[in-house]
Amino acid sequence: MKVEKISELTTNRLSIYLRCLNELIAEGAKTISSEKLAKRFHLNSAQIRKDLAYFGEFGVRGVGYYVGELHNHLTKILGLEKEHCVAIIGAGRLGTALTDYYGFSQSNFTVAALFDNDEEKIGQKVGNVKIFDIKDFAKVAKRDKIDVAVIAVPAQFAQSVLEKITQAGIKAVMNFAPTPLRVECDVKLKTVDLTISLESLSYFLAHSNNANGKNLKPNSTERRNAL
Amino acid sequence: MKVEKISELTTNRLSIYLRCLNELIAEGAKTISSEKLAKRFHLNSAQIRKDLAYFGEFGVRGVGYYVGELHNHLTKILGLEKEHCVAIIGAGRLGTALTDYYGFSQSNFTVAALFDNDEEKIGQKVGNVKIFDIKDFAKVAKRDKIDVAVIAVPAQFAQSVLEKITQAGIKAVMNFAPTPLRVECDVKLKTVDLTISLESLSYFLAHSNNANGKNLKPNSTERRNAL
DNA sequence: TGATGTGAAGCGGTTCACAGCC
DNA sequence: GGCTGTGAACCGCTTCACATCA
Repeated sequence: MKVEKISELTTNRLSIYLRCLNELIAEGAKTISSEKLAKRFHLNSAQIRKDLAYFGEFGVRGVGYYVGELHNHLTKILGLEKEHCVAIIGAGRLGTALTDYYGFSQSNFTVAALFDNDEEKIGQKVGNVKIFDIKDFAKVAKRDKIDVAVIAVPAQFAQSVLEKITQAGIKAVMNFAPTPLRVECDVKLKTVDLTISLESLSYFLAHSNNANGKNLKPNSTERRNAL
Repeated sequence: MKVEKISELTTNRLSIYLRCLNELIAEGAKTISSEKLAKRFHLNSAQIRKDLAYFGEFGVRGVGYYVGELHNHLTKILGLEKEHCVAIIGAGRLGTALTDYYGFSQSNFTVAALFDNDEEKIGQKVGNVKIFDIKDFAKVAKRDKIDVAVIAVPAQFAQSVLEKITQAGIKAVMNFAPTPLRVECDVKLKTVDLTISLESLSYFLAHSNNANGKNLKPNSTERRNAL
């Protein structure tokens, strides 16, 4: 086990490995080799071993990895053993859709509060989740122990919302506004930019007509995107 | 101008440049140098020049790039000058939220149809967009000239939905189900995996406690994520 | 002079291949 | 024998630095 900087590409793959293990556990598998794991889920065995080796020697030579044990390790490494409390800013279509997104609860995230600046919405509820005035963000965030914020407001408001969030001491933010945001470097910002993804599809469509059927091996970045 | 394979990282940045140009146009700027563009939007000037040079010699030495002209070039390159018709499969919270996502229309995408397998929903409308039976996908897709599909169904149905989509001849698919999908290589699949993004935030939170304030230069992958 | 376009260097991540251990 | 953990080779993307041209 090394104490080097772990690439985000590695941690992203840990999430994927965790999913694979869930499937294997459901089937009752006890051990799995990196080779078998790779074959089955279309991954690379050397990469699996290398990714895991950053965090410890979880495998047993000649045997492979113990499925349940490895699952526990990954859960721990990803910090998924303790609950995270999420605030969603923007109670529009997207914000409310995210509020009962199943994936949150699956990863031990709980949506604790919604925020908006629209008088009409404030005080309403989406499922069990109340909509608060964005002005009260810091107060509510502290009270409800929010540690993750999701920005689901129009692009032009995103930067100021982000500043409010960071001033309240939140260190992890997911942004859905299609605009680049600036943060201090002790805050983790993940931007999910649907516009870029869409335009990437558009580019593909505009340039694939000529390449009829003929196709190349996807490069590593493309594999990353396809997951 | 070269005829090599263009990396998706490059085309993603073209989307970003296009946004920057929109802002500059709104301000009435006529020309911009790669250096100024980079400074202002926190990009790298050499990279801008290299990205653009893949597609032509758009710049003028000693001057820079003509803003309006470059905007037109990028729009053309990204295939955004012609409308794309989108079908969204899954008329749940996410699917309906996406249906009137502003970003679609901004990039010249029009949501033409929703699909579901729930009898209750079929025949209903979300805004102007009708919900069809997924069984009729091929027929409706052909009639409405759908060229992009969005998968917004639970993970366990995603693969079979994808197959239905590709059998109907759709070549560009955006997937929101948190599961890796397999496609033939002439189909472009972009997966937006919120679970991975969330768990990446969780990892950061679990490992940042010790790194109090102390921080490192983000690497290129992280910059990519932050956009 | 000033800014582009581009070969070359640098850097990070992936894959190979094998020594080491069960 | 089988599989892990890992140094080394490889590959692709980014950044530098400068020849080139308006």
